[in-house]
Amino acid sequence: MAKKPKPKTYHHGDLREALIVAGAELIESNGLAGFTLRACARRAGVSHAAPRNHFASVEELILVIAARGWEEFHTALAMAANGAGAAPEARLAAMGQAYVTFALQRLGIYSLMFRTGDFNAVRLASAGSSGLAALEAASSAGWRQLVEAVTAVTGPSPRVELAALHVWSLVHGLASLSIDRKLKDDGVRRQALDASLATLAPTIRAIAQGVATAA
Amino acid sequence: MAKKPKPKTYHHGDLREALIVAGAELIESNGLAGFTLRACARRAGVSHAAPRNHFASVEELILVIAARGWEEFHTALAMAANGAGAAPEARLAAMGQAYVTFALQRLGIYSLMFRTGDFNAVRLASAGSSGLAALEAASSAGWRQLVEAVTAVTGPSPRVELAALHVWSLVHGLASLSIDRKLKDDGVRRQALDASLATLAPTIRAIAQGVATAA
DNA sequence: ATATTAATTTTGACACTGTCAACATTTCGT
DNA sequence: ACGAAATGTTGACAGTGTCAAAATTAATAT
Repeated sequence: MAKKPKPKTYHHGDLREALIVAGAELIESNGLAGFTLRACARRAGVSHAAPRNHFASVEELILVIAARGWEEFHTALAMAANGAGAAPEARLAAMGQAYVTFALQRLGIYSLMFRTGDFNAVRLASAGSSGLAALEAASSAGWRQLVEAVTAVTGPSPRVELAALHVWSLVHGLASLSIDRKLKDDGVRRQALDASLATLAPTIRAIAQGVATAA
Repeated sequence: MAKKPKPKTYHHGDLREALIVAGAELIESNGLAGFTLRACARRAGVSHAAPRNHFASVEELILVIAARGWEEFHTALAMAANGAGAAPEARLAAMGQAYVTFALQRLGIYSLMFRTGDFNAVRLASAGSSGLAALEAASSAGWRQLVEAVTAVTGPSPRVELAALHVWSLVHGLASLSIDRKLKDDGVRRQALDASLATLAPTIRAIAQGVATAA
């Protein structure tokens, strides 16, 4: 009577995974405000203190969910790049589009991925947790992915990370402004993203070469 | 024995203002995680249900604090621009620097200013509130300020708002990444900001003119 | 000046949260 | 088969936002 194809031979079932899924669903449908440890337990059909055997605190669970989000994010960007052919500039632009698309479609999890610092609503006092390390690893994979795509455009340079940060700031800023309702108009957002991405290649080349673009 | 120069002839004192100040201080010192309606009441030396007479809910109080943050932000940017002389490009760059500086120095309030959407940790279910309108007004003043500064660089154009969005995305993205610990190194952040701001003028002119910069 | 009304604050309660200790149950190793 | 380890439940605690009722103070009207 194994419930799932992956019965980890546990007590009642694979509760750890169920809690992660339940938490992700809660965040997806109601945002971080709708996320609650007890709600996760309820959704998994288990008592309110059961999660404690799998996660030392609610923050640990949140960190795991955020790490999962980073993995999905990573593959979404990779797929977009691969679907854009071989031209480095086209690949980078496609990643930029996919970036904002993911952020807006997966509002809750995207926000979570970036709001795990200790100055956020979710306090991560237990900084030495293993979940935090996993999150760092997952997000740094995304960073390497971006640096690689930028390098393909600019060519190798010791300043390529500055160029990558430029790109990341741009798309993350636009996505954040959209999510936080400072930029409400979808059409404007699309135009702004297209315009910014169109100017991207020369700009990051200039940054990588350490000189400002001539007017 | 009037406590303050502005005794609004209330029951015990000017509690509304005291709550706003207390809340801002709490956020400043401990972040959003340290903010609590009851903690505000304690800090103001009043019982836990007293705030209810001045704010319909905790969200209303948060909205007012966020609006105050926007006002401070607005003046900080204006001061930076005025201190940078008359050259439009220098003024815009100074605003960009001041932007990130404010965000990092006033972590809690800056985060709050951008995390008032309904998909955030602070749920604003009562969307029709007057506090929300005040917040929108305060933040839109900042937006007009930015559009003005960008227009001074690009000249008038129907696409100037796209250029302004580019600038906003850039600095907001960099600030957000720093706050959320995705960008930890101060030196790198400074370099990245300088590099991005150095390339800004030609880029926004290109956006305003509707053509990509030639490589 | 006094009585009436309105504004403000307190008290106590409710449901909810995360966390913990004690207990109960199931699974696993030997 | 049996003891030990893992897992789940129950009940409690302090904390939160919100509300209703009572208490206190300020403003107003007469």
